[in-house]
Amino acid sequence: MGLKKGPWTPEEDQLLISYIHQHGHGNWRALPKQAGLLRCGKSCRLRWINYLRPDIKRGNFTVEEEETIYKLHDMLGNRWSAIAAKLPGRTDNEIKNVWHTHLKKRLQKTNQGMNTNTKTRGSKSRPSIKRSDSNSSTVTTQSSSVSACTTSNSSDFSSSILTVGESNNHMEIHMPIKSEEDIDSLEEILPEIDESFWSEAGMEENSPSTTTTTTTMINDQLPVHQYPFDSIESFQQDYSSNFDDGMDFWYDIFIKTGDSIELPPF
DNA sequence: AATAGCATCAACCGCATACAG
DNA sequence: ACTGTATGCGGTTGATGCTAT
Repeated sequence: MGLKKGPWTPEEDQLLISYIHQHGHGNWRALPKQAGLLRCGKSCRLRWINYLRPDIKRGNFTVEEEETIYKLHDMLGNRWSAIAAKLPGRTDNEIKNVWHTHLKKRLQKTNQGMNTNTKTRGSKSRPSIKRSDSNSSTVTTQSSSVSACTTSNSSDFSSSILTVGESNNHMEIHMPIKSEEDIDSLEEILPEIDESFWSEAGMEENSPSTTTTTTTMINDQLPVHQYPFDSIESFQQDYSSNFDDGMDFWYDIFIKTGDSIELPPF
């Protein structure tokens, strides 16, 4: 096609910058031709997003940024764009490179050290779900800091897919369950909880004095999960538009609590 | 000084998804 | 419902620089 590949020259950069400043980048495919560049639109887009954008932050990652990447990667896996969205000025490509060149290796070293010293953090346990009767199920955890659960048999949430509510400083999560298999998969969805769960990442100040996690199965249809969560209002404001995306939803819960979990989308 | 091996990072590639017609 | 196009994403590559020998 006669299109150029490989590293960009300063002249090409300048052409792209001045064109976008004048016309924006509505159509990447048409852009190179109009800007006088012998590049494909894809290449132009990548160059702009990863390098030429004015709000790009260059230079080494701070300790705080690296910590954020560790946490987010623990939760989200290799969803680089989702991680980048939480680090202003950083690109998915940059984060991906940093992960593979620095952070992953550092993490492996740390894990090796932990394996030889057993676990330094409190051991974690997934909550287990038990059916107590035909109309309700209860989630319990093995964590000493989490108390027993309650059950309830009434709700009018039967049509909701995913809703969030607030009750006595607890966050409620409602989602439908239709079968025994769903209960098994729910175990995978529920967070791992340990003693440090509610005290990390600046949650100390807001943590309630007693922690209770509750999952109630209503008419075998709809479990309601309750977690202590004091800032539910800001949570709702910030993320009400993302309720369709279960991963974002959970991610934001756990970034606030400082815990980590890998979850399938709802 | 030469060079082999490793590390880094910009850029590419293929696939998935969204959207318009 | 189907098809084509544009865009975004994550994995991979390759050029370059650095370090050890």
